[in-house]
Amino acid sequence: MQEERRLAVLRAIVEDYVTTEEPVGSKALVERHGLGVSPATVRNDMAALEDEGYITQPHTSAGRVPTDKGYRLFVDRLTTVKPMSTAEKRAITTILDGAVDLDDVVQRSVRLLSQLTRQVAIVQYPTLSRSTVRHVELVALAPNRLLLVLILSTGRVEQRVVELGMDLDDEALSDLRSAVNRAATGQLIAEAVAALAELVADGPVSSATQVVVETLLEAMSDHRSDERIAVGGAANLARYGDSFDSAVRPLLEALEEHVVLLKLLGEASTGEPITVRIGHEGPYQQLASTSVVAACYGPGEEAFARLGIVGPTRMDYPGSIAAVRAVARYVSRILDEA
Amino acid sequence: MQEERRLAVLRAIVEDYVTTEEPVGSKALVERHGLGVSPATVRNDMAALEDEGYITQPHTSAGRVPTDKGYRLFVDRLTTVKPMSTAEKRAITTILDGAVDLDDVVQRSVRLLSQLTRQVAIVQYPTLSRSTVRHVELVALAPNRLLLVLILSTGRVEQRVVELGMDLDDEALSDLRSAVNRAATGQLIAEAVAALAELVADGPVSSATQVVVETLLEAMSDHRSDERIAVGGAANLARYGDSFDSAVRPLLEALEEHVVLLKLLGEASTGEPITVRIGHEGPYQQLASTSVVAACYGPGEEAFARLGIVGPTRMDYPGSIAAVRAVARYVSRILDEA
DNA sequence: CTTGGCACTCTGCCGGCCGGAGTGCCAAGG
DNA sequence: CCTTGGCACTCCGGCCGGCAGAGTGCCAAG
Repeated sequence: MQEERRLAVLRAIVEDYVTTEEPVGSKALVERHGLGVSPATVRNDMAALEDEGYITQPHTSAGRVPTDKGYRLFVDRLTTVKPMSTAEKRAITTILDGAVDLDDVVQRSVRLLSQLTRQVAIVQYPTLSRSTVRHVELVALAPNRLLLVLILSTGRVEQRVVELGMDLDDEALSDLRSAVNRAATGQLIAEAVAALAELVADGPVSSATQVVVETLLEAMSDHRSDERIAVGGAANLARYGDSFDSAVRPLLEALEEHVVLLKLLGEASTGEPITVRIGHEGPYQQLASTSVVAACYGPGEEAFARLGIVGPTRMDYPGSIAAVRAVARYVSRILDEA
Repeated sequence: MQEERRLAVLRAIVEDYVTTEEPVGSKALVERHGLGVSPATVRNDMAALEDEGYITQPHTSAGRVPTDKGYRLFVDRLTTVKPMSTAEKRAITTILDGAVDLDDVVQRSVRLLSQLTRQVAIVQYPTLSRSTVRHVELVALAPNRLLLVLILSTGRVEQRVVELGMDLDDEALSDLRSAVNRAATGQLIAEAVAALAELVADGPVSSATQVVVETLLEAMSDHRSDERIAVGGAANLARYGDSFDSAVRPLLEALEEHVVLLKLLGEASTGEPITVRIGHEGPYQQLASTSVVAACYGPGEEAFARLGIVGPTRMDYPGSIAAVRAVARYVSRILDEA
């Protein structure tokens, strides 16, 4: 079947281009891969592939380079799962098992991902919205000042200092503490917000209760932590010094814009375990020559948040996909246990 | 005085080179700066400055470029304090006043510094060692599982989940909680460590107490947070696309190595309010063409931690110094209030 | 000590040339 | 109908020489 061979040619082009970083010609192709045909035949196939838009040539009579459409076909139909090496698996378990808290898990994941893929890694902190309230603690710093600590099931801790505008004795404090915990503990954030709002709406309450509940509500609906992400591995961009203007500069600029990164990660959250966005498929003109490989993670079947890597379209997709998936799975398992 | 004029020439060279990024010649110099002498005179001065090692020429008969020694003289003797514009002052106050907790302060500072200086900014998290224990909270997740929350005066919160290996009823839990707090609250970390150690050494204690105290000790002596830093503004490196290999690549690589960054910040912590390291003055060969401007910050007179910026030797020193100092002061004031 | 003049040097740029790599097409063969 | 060898063609990248411009160093005069 010539159709089959064409796909083989496309795959060979992608693989070669990814490693050599140079347009690949028909002769080099038949030499490096054992396709048992002549360069001329490959040229015909290449012409066909070019007509269909899968590859292109930078200049007349240079080698061919995959287009975004070509990469897309490659990842959709030509990618065989590349299992992680045992060394890589060991790296994942040893690095992640050492984590002491949520922050640590996230930070280690970023480092791990960027090392495994040699690309820029992004890990989103678990969102508040799906987590439940584990505990609310009130600590008296002074008679009229409290430290509020809000502990969530995902391991996030939010803290606020509040001025009460009145003094509170120990008994009142402990009453307030248990009232608040009765309303909030064990509930989803949204439920806790409702219950706390009810608490102050129900009847006349002290100004202390008032301000404490208000601050809690604000801390809960504060979506800052929804938007929090960790980024790492920017040093890997140094490898792409050649295509500085086309690939490195825009990506470097995007890395500062956490909102943009979140959108990149979040896009196409169709139930797929792994999503791959290639080049111009995204909304950002600037990032037309970068790709994103992302996955959801979270305890159990829940998808709390996302993690992934960003790199030039010319990247090792099978390797990146395998690494992202493996890390996402392992992080999920860790969160499961906690 | 010809000596005075020579310094003026050096200053002019530095200023011009920083803005134009190109070697500066004698003619352009007298035109742009109002030194009332002829190019020939300036050439003589330049020859002298070159003999003394303050400037150099990239090629015979190109303009002159400052050496590290030249920059050093510039910052030590020729820099007049450049006051912040009111817009900049306002930016500092509005951005930093919005911070809700310590993490937020640090992150906002990084963003602010990198925006003000258009360089890469680094902020070290306050160290544990000088802070005191504000409160220890124990939350029962299950009869045999506790969540430990360690709250420090700097606003840091450390949390750990512990398996007790036995069940604990409410009363025992509250006893344990008050015992631990009696020992630790209000103490410096080092003192708290000693007091807690004594607590278990003093007599036979339950396995629950044992494991809780051990975990607390570990969390306190865990110097992970000593080494924590926040980095931002890497996008500013994009401006230096030309000198990619000499300046951007090594810096990009160093940014991942937080240990290296810490050392850069920490170096030369001689009581000076602001330290400036220029080019090869540091221990890292790779970073021979980058400079660091750093300052200490912390509540009151205490220097808890450091913050600063990193950039190419060819940077705007007066501006950077002013920005770093202003941010350090304001952050200190905020920590003072908290 | 300063200044104008002058010869010198080096870089950066432009245009032309050439070799190499790779293609597209064609005609022959299975 | 597909494959293959041959061949002419195109285009990039590197190399060379010449040229203008910028800047210097030196010298002699003020």
